[in-house]
Amino acid sequence: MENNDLTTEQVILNAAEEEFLDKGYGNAKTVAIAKRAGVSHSMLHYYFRTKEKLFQMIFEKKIASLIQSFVVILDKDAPFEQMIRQLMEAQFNFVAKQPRLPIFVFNEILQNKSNRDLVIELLAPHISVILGKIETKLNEEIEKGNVRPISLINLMMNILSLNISVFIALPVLKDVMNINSKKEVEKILAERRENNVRFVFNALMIR
Amino acid sequence: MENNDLTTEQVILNAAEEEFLDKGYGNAKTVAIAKRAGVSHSMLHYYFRTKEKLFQMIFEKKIASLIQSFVVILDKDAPFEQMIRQLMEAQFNFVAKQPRLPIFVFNEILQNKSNRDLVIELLAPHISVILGKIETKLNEEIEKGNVRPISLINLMMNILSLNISVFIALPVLKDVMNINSKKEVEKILAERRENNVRFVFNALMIR
DNA sequence: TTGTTGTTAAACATTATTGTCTAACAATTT
DNA sequence: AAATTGTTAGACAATAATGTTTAACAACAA
Repeated sequence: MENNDLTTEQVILNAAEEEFLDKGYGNAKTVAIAKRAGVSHSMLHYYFRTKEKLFQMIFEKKIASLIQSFVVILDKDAPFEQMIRQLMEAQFNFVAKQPRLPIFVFNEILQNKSNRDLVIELLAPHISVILGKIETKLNEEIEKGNVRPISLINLMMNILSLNISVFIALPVLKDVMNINSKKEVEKILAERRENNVRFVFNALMIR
Repeated sequence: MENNDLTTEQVILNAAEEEFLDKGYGNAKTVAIAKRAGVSHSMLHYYFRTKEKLFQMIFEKKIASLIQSFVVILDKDAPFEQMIRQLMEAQFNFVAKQPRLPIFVFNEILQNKSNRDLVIELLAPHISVILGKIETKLNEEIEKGNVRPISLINLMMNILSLNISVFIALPVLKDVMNINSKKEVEKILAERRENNVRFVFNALMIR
């Protein structure tokens, strides 16, 4: 069906990813995953034993990629304003590539403590590295009087929430405004990305 | 069980609300709802026929209350800055009372087109009323040069997303920072609410 | 009191969903 | 070529979840 040299295992993983991201753990059905993958549903059990184990693989992979998207920014050593812009745009673009990821992750995290624990466990080794460098620069700029006082946590949450919101609103916007072409969507997203960056700069910068 | 003069129907509705908000449509199980309500599970079918119908009632009620929380603000006729502050604080407080509502609504909206249609249908008669007054004032202030140019849509999305984000992050924060007392949570929320208002004002106001 | 209506629980039926087992057979090794 | 290992589909089993029917009985009306 969608078999292009991929192993059956990989085909199932891909199908499962789609299904879980679309529907969430509880609403996703293993038969639907198998059908989507174009294999008999026993294959799913053969390779992954249980729905639970299959889910864990997908979830872990997604969380890892989410974390990675933050780490990448760190490699650069730009001035504060550029750093924030890069951070914001990279994060926005990352979510744009996986628009269903935020709701999926929120959901599974809120519903299931062990998922929460997994996220915390995976995040722990990176969190101080990710935040450390930004924090230093932020506090420098605040001391210099260039930036209004704000805690790192609040700033990051502001950025993250601004960046995610369009992707939650988009399906509704599409329905309401009768949007179907990819061009129109891209235009909306580009506008929103720029709005976010400007909004954050205006809020942060003293001048 | 939790029967305090409430009718069985109401008891079931309350239990269903809890269950659906906790788990979402697919993960919520009718037997769990019945158990939570302290009634036999056939009662659920007696009063509501199907899980689907029961869900629709809850969902409709929640959407209605969500819409109402926006409408209320409109009654007041304050100057722009006050209006925005009132809008933001009222909205934040509303979500604080129902912290699971945003994710629940997003989820069901994204997953199910007919839920999306219902929201649009319920929202339609109010949307122009809600936005109209704010838009007038916003554009006035922009023309006067008090406020940086921004579209109403973007402003509303910014406010909404900032206000909602803590409630998504809270369960994780609780786990990470070992927060259990209500006092601590309230402190975090109050700080966040103030951060949001200040952040928006800083971004908006020219001075 | 008798009948009518509304409420309830329990047993049952149906369907959906997950998970297991077997047999076929292809690929690889000996 | 025989044996071993890995892959697959299909039938089947077990369980979970939803939905239906029946019978009991309480409240109320005739």
